[in-house]
Amino acid sequence: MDKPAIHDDLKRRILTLELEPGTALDEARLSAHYRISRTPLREILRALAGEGYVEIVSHRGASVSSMSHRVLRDFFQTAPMIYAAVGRLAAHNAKPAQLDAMRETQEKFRAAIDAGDSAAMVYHNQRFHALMGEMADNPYLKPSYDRLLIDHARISQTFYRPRDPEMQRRNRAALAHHDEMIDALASGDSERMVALIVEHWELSRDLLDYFVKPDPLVDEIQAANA
Amino acid sequence: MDKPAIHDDLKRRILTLELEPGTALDEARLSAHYRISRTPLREILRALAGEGYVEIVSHRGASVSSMSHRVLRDFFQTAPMIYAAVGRLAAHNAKPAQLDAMRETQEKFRAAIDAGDSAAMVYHNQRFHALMGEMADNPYLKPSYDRLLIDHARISQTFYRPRDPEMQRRNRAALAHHDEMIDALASGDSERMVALIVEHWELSRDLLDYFVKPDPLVDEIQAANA
DNA sequence: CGTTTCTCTTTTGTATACGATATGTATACT
DNA sequence: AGTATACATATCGTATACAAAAGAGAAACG
Repeated sequence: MDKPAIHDDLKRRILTLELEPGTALDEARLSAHYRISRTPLREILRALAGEGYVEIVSHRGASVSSMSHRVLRDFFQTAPMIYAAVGRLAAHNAKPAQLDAMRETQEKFRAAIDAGDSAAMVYHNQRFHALMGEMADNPYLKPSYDRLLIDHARISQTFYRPRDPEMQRRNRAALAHHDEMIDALASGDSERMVALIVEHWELSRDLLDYFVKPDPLVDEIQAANA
Repeated sequence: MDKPAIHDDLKRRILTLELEPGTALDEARLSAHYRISRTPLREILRALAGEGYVEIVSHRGASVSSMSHRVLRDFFQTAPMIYAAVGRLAAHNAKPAQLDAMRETQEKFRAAIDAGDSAAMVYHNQRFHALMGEMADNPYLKPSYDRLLIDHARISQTFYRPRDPEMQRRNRAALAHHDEMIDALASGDSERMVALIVEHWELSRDLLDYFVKPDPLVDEIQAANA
């Protein structure tokens, strides 16, 4: 396993919660596991810290970045705005090749929902939104957007209940939104794109109601982007 | 000079354009200069890459992150929105100690303008907005905001003309805006804060007109945040 | 019995040596 | 003369050894 592969593997393990938030990442143990020396492994951990996957404290090593209650609040405060901005730019800049990749991903997402495979659902949903970030192609939005995607994946899994019929209804709705988003992106309709994203986030509204104190800011931002 | 000091020194040299965009950063040369070995220096460069100060290409080393024409366009497209969102949150969350620090910085900024010291102006303006980012205290907005601040400093210096009376007028206006922002932050008036930031960015509008193709998106976002 | 301090162990941080890869240059060939 | 290829050199990447710091546990003290 080479360096980029190890980098990706750690990302995957963090996104899938195989490595839970807060988990200590011992350099010696990891370097032994991946059969490389500590030097390149440390550089991988530094890179992951820069991307927001892990947190490093001087002389106290790395750990998987945490997900406190505060994080959850900030997440729902920020995500709709950034996603809307990214969606707007993506509608302006989407290239045919990127749209094709997105359609492929969407089909895999659809298959995952049909099969009830929650791990695959999270993965392909993640990929769908990551592709949208690439379409937006804005180096200033990307770092925040990518960080939101990390916790998007982790939060989804945390609150996912496979048996709940309400959950399945929401998955279907998300799937339909994705289809419409592809249309909007293909036709360059940025206003429709923003509206769809706001609607998309309404799906998470009850999560927000459960876990986050009501905050007028969220309404303001969503209204502002509508 | 210890590791964090070297880290800060490199940031300073990049922000002040002492190290110009695109400059190659030779590991051996830098480690010799700072009297440390290549291992910790490489980790510093990796960290700087994560923060957006440098770009690293595999087997081709690190270089100061570039500032292409595209970057400039994206910058003016994105900055008003992110700054407004940060300002809004800062008005909600500003703590007295942070406001005190901001007032101190503002006085240094004022002194720099009075003295016509452009390096100090850029530095204290940078610090003012960095403090605003800390007030906002949102881990998802911070990475994008910090990247914007990097290029904010570099672009300011690139287009600064000390002799131009128009430039001096704009500095005075920026100073006045900062004063008003401190008021708005202290009283928790987030709407006024957003309005001030939009106004603040109008100052850069002629730069935008010179160097960036007109794009309705900017108006939309500014209107949306107003 | 609780607290403190010293020592030992574990883990992170740094230096140096070596190996791998990319680039520039010279030479041979078409 | 132009291009291609092989070699030389410089630079990046990795491994290992050692130093420094933090944490755990035992012993001494109040």
